[in-house]
Amino acid sequence: MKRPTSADVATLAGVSRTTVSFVLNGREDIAIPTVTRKRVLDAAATLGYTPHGPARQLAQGSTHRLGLVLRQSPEQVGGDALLVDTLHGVVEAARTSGYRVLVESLAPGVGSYAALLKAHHADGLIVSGPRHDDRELHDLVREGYPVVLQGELEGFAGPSVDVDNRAGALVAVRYLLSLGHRRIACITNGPLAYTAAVARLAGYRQALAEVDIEPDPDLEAEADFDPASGHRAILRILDVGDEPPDAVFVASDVVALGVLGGLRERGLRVPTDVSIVGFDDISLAAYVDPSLTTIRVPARQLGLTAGAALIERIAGRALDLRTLLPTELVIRESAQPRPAAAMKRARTMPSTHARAP
Amino acid sequence: MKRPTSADVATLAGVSRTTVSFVLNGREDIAIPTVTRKRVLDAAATLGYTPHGPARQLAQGSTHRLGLVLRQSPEQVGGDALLVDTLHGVVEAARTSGYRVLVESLAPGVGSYAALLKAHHADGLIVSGPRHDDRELHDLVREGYPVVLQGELEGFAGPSVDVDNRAGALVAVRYLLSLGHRRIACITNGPLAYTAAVARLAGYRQALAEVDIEPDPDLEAEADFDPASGHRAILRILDVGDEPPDAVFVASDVVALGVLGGLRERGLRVPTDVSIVGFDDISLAAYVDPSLTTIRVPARQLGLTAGAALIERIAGRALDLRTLLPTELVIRESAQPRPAAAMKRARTMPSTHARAP
DNA sequence: CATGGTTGTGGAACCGGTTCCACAACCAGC
DNA sequence: GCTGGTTGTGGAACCGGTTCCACAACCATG
Repeated sequence: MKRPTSADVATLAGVSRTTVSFVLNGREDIAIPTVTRKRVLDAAATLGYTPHGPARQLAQGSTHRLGLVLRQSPEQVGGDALLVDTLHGVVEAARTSGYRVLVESLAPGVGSYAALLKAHHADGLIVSGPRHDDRELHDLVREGYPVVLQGELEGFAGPSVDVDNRAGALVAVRYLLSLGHRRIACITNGPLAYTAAVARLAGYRQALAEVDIEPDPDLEAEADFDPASGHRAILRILDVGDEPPDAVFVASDVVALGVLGGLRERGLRVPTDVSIVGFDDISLAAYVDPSLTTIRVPARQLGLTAGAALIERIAGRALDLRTLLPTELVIRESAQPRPAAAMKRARTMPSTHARAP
Repeated sequence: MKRPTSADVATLAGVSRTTVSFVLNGREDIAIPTVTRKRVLDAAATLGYTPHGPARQLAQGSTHRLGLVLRQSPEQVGGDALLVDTLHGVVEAARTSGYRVLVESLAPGVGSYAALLKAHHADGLIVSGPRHDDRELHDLVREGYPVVLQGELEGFAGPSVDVDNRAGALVAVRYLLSLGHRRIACITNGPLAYTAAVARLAGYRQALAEVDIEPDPDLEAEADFDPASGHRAILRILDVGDEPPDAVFVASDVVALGVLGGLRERGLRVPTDVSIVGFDDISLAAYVDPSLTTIRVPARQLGLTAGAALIERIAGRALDLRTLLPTELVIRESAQPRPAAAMKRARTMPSTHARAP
């Protein structure tokens, strides 16, 4: 038994394919008497008819598909605990508008995704996490294809959706300052080739500038998305200075776990000796010891927003070029007020470990 | 300027569309002189021609697309740190065979994915993480659609790919036994409606049975994928018995973090007082304190295997019905030999925190 | 009762590929 | 020089939808 086609439905209902098409697409602009409509719907139901996707896409010239291009490097992606949430956001935004999502994952620099658009595999693209040297992206935008950037890129001329990394970092470091810390180190989430890393570092520096603290290069280090890199980074900072920092702003929770380990090895207690604020609020941040004070990134919302923005662009509507979603400071245990200097090295009672939900 | 079609290429090359099709598809079975072939290729390059996907799919009757259906509940998915790796594995397997991946995420019980196949949106489906009550799946298999199950399901008649959960749990608990532990508790990764949870619990019981230990219901508890549920589960176990267990096998690293927190609150040190073995080897397992001894799950490999299996099935080739990928015990700090009973409550020196890479 | 304006429907073209089949041109063999 | 078998190529049908446009049937109006 072959798949029924619209012709089969037409025959069974005693109408033409044209009418079948009108009825099944529920076209409001065309008057169809209720009885005809019912005949068609009944016939379709009887046959178990489902329209053939590619045929429809060919005829309409649109695929109702969003392409999601993951441009993070494999290591970055492995550690990116939020990617799943963002993906779900995109899928959900797509579904509510009758779209589906095609996922393409390409390490930076390798592979091309322009073909997705040119070959009509997708109507538009969300490009996630590119580095600043992504040519293809600019070309696509210039040619007028619907592309939404998830992340930030200098000189990118199309719409982009991202978390407000700079503001988040600003809030994080201001919080550390408000606790009385002054020697505050910064460990980035990744190499400065990534704009998010640059933005978070900028927020850190701005917060220091606000209280007239000169940035100290010895207190800044680059990590590379994983805990091991955070571990290396904090040891470098500890080895260079003769005194450890009061606090560390680590621009990624995952990296922060490595930092915690490094501090522990050196006998420095968190938060007693050193306070830490992370970034991302990964799901485990509340459950490590000490639980991480961090900046929450609305990952699912990011996907929803990017998906909705792309659908708008596909529909040809104008939209904000740059959307920055707000972050939120989540206060847990890893950052505490700076003890009086005399107290600093003294042993303190272990704090009770009340947990956030 | 419109998109060039195969007709444009044909005109420019001075041949017919038939020839263009033959050349561009590199058909070996048809003899085409080198000069003609070159003319066509040059023309295509000049015009920047890209075949129209939906048109080709319509003509060929196949989409060269794999559908990946994520059937985990949203909470489960958020905590599933391995899903990103699996997704990448699927995408990679697909790409190397000229396929693309369509992602559909549906909470269990809601939404239908049969339409993906019936409407020719994808040539086959990988269904990930369904519970045992998924009807649609059985229907699709019975109708002969190419479907590969990623996970396990009782009575499922099609091919499935999964990690050998039972064997992994067996190894984990045998390891705890080998360290001298006898009162070993088990906290599942999720509700027993999930087959993976059942299999891991079964492995635990089997290991105990091997050394003639009667399973104690008071030492078994169900968690629900997140650390909070692990926290609740361990407190329940501690509250019921008058003596804490020697060791806990926690069938999920994420849940294990909650368990660590719960033990800490009750003043029990890990691994000094209680040993723990987790499951999954999430990327952070090596970086928490204490670092987690756990069972590594080859997540990327899982995706690769499932993708390759589905492509085989689409090609109509027979394949193993049930593929179980091996796991691996990763020894870190959280499980240590059982101290002599007299020593058990004595204070011990903090161990140095050497880390796995 | 002719007229003009709806209203509902169908025929046929079209989207852009692939593929069946026919056929012309060429070659070797007798 | 005719036959028969390649070899290379093109015309046309086909995949399964959507949509333009024409038209018949019906209605109300003058």
